[in-house]
Amino acid sequence: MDSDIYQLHADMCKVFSNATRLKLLNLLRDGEGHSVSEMQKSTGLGQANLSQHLGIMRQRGILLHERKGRNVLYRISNPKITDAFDIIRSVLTDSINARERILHESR
Amino acid sequence: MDSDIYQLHADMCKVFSNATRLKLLNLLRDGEGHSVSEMQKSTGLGQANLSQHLGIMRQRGILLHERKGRNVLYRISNPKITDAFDIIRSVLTDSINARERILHESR
DNA sequence: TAAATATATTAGAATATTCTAATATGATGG
DNA sequence: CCATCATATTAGAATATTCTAATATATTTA
Repeated sequence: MDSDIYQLHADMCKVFSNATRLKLLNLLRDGEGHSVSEMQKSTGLGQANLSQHLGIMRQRGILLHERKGRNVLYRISNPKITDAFDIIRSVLTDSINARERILHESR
Repeated sequence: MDSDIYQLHADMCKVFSNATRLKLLNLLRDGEGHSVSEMQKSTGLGQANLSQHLGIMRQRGILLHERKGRNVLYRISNPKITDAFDIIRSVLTDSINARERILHESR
């Protein structure tokens, strides 16, 4: 019943566990609305694939969308998402640096 | 060559995208070393399955391990991992609360 | 050194994810 | 109101993940 929170948490992390979606989040990190066609141009992704990734993030509540004329604009729903992105990225660079240090430790 | 930073980032998030691993991280969040058998008792996981999950997190540099007598102790490698855990959890509660608010907004 | 204990590895079936191609829906300008 | 542009959905093959059962390895105690 209540242990489901871990499954929800895992489901949210699943959204972040794909390189294409992370690139999209990075594109959207300014918090502004960006149209699908704009993102298609700047990423070079196939139209269907892009739309699927956006749909996944929308379903999970990571992105909000709003129709504006003939376009649909997407934006990040909560700035904490960008915070999480940055912390995980910094864990990654920490661990890359630690590995570097160990490699060069053969003095 | 330089394996895309976004792919590495995604691979790290993949570790967090499983409810069992998140429960284990929560167990380990005190930063202390915990033995496999202790975790097995407190989680009720099968031995092989637990060992596999620990192995995945160790390989990705999320956990460190150290043999201590007949046991192997695991601990979280970087406190930022716990920070990321907490931020994502709080995005989740934000979004649950937002949903609640919308449901009760029928005035 | 043999037996017991603690942890790791392997194999494989069940399930889930990702991408592409084809098609559908929905809005707008002419 | 129809032709076009923007986005969404579907189907399905290729690939990846997860769990269980069986087995292997490593450490300690008797």
